[in-house]
Amino acid sequence: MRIVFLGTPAFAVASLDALAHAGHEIAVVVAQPDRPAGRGQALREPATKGWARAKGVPVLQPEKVRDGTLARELASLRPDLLAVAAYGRILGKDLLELAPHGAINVHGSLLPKYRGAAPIQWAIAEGEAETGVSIMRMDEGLDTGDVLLQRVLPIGPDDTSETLAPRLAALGGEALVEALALLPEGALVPVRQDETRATLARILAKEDGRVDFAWSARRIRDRLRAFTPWPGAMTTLDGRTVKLLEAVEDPAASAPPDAPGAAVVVPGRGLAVRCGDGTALLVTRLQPEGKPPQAAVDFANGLRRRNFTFGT
RNA sequence: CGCGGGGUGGAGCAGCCAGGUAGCUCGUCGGGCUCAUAACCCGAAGGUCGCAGGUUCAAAUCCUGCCCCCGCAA
Repeated sequence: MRIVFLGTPAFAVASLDALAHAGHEIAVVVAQPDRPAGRGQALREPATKGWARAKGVPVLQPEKVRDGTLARELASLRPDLLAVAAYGRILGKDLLELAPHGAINVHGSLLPKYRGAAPIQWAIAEGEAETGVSIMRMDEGLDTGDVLLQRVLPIGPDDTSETLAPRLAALGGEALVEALALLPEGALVPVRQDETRATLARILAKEDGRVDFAWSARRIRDRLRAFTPWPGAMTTLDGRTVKLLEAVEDPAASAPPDAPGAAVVVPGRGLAVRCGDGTALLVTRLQPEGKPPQAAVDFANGLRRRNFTFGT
C-alpha cells in the first residue's frame, strides 16, 4: 500500500522499518518539529526523521496539524492509508478521513488499558506482569478507536522502559504489518473498547521521578524500572539530588526501622533504605548530582558516615 | 556564548577559601585469627593531584588558557 506515516520517536521507527520491509511504499514521514534539547540546547531531530533521511523519504514537520494545511498536503499524495505510531498529536477528522483505508494506529498497550502518551512506562509502574500492543482504527478521541488486533508481551521482573520499549516497538511493527495484510480482505473485526476498563497513561513529568519512601519498596522499584531512563527515580541527600539507578527489594529488611528514607550501608552490597509497610529497598547503583553513575557501595565509601536519611 | 557541579594511587571522597607535612572509606597483594565469612587484626604495594603556562623561596592549594565527565533546563 501507499502509506503516509506519522510518528516521532524511536518506538515509531520500528513500525516504519517493518512497513518498508513488508514492501509498503512510504510516501512521506510526518514527525514533530526539531526541538532544542541536551546540554547547550542544540536542535534534536526526531528518530523517524533520521530514518527518513537515510532512506530518502520526504519529511514533514508541521507546527500545526489542525489548520487544514497538513491535510491538504497529504491528500495530494493520494495515500491508501495513514499509519500512526507515537506521533504525539490528536488528529482531526480531515486527516482521519483523508485516505480510503483511514488511519491505523500502533499503540504500546493492551487497550483499553493505558491510553495516552506513556503506556509502556505506566504498565511497568503499575507492576503489570504483561502488556502488549494494539492496532486500532483511529477516531477523534485519545486512543479510543476500535481495536483490530492485539499482541501480548510479558514484562520481565527486571525490565525497564529502556529494555521493554524496543521489544514492544518491534512487536508493534509486526502487528501493524499483519493488520495491513488482513485489512483489505476484511478479515479484521473491529472491537469496541470497553470504557469501564479504560485507564489513562498520562504523559510523564519530571516530578513523577521523585521517590516517596513512604511507598512500599515494591512500588518504588516498579516506578524506578518504569521511569528508566526518564525521568528516573530521584531523591535528595543534604539538599543535593541523587538518582537511584538500580535497586532490589531487600528481603533482609536490614534498613533502620526509624523514618522512611533512613538508610544504612550494607558492606559489599549497597544501601538499605527504609520504605513503607515495613519494607526495605537495597539500592545498588545510583548517581549523585554532577557525578557519573556509580555503585551505591562506592558512593557510601565517599560519605563519611555509615547511616543517613534520604529525602533530606 | 542557557544555569550549575566536578576531574586527587584501581573505586568513591576530604584537603583548596586563610600556599610549605598525600588524608578517609573501600579494593588489591602478603600474613594472622576463625568451623566459617562480604566479619576482625597486622603489614605492603600503588599517586606526573586532568593538560599547559604564570606568580612564589615553595603550588593539589593563587592567576590565565585549554581538554574531559556530569546534574539542571529543553
